[in-house]
Formats: sequence, structure tokens, C-alpha cells
Amino acid sequence: MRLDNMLLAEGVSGPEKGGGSAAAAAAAAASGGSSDNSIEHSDYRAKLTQIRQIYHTELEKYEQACNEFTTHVMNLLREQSRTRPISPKEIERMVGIIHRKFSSIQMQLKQSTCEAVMILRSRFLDARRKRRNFSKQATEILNEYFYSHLSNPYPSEEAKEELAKKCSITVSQVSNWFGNKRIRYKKNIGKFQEEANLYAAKTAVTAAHAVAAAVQNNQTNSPTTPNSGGYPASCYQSDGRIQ
DNA sequence: ATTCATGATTTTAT
DNA sequence: ATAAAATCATGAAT
Repeated sequence: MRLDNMLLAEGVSGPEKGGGSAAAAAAAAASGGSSDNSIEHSDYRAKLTQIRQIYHTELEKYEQACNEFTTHVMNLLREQSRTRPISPKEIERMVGIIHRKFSSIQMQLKQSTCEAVMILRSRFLDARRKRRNFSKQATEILNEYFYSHLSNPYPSEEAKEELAKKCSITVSQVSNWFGNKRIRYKKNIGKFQEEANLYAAKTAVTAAHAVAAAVQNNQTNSPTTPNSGGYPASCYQSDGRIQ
């Protein structure tokens, strides 16, 4: 039966090309044409929805192509029925073949989409796993906060947001930093003593400046310097209690 | 190449 | 949900 052959040939070669291109599109969406190595969370979600969209549109296209093809075949059969008798059984068989073909192609699409998502996922995880040191400035700010709140180094959500803004990092990075800092400080206070003193002195200096400024603003004439040490009460407690 | 510091993630406990 | 603790993985110093 040559109709059979034609059906199979066309069924395979036609849409299968579409399947390939769909897979390629999905893969492209996954790997992202962007040259940027670090994929942001928003990018990740955007690409995910992109993949989903591609999948759905392709699926719809296949559905449509399948319907078109079946009607096409039906027409051919009807034409042939003029020259030879065609049983309903035969028509049913044709339709079955067509549907099997298309559904296998759809499976292929599903698989390639799945693959694309996996690739995207692994890339995202890789990117997330990459560690970039914070800027010197950012660690300064964080350390300043930490050592000036050493007795209770748990910034509130609001404080975290402010720190994040000042350091141009995310809030969760601030949380990570404090989590790491607290545990590492506690684990080896001695190692951090120098740093602690350094930042205590630093904040003391800035405080002293503030005091000086305040003095200058408030007292136009100041015969006596504020207080002896020049430093306001020491800002760091030795009891670094963390728990 | 090894080691250390550090940001991120996972696991565990509350 | 949040923090501690353990662990992972990378960047930088040696």
C-alpha cells in the first residue's frame, strides 16, 4: 500500500524536523544567549517561564499539525475510496498510526524541554555556588556593625536591609555574613581580638568626630575639652556572649 | 600544590 | 522561621 508508505514517510520527516527545532529552541533558552556568566535569580525564573512558553506553543503547534495531517489523510482516503473500497477499519488504523507518531514526537519535545530545564538548573546552581569576596568597603561596614554590637550581634530585619543597601549586597548575604561571623568569632575569639580592637578604635574615632562636631555646633566657645580620654566609653564588651 | 580565608549551602536543633 | 554548626567550594596568599 503506497498510501501507508507515504503516511509513514511524511509522518516521520515532517514534524520530526519541528521537534528538533523545538528542542534547539528550548536548549537555547536554557543556556541563554547572554554572555554573562552569573545568572541572577530573576533571570533564572525568566528563562524557566520562557522554556515553559516554548514548550506550550510547540505542543499546540503539534496538536494543530496533527489535526491538519489527519484531515489531509482522510481526504486522500476519501479520494481513493472512489477507485477501491476502503474499510472503516483501515481508516481507524491510519488515524492510530498518525496519533502514535505525533504523540511520540510530543514525548520527544517533553524530553528535550526537561533536559533544557536541567541544564538551566545546573548552571544556576553553579553560578550560585560561585563565591565572590565582598568589597573591602562592605566588609568594613559589616565589621563595624558587628563589633559595635558585639554583645548582641543580631541585626534586625530593618538593620539588615540598611546594611545590605550600604554594602550593595542582598539581605540574605548580610544574614549569611553575620551567621558566619558569629560562629567564627565565637569559635576563636583570640584570633579576632586584633580586629575587634581595630574596629572598636575606628568607631571610637568616628564617635569622637561626631562628638567634636557636636561640640563645635553647640558651643561656640569651648574653653575645656569635653572629657579626658577623648574617647567616649569603650564600645566593645569583653563578654562576647553569643547564644 | 598547599593552605587559609570566606561566602554559600546543608543539616540540625529550637 | 531562625540560628548554630558543619560542610562545601572558591579566591587568594604562600
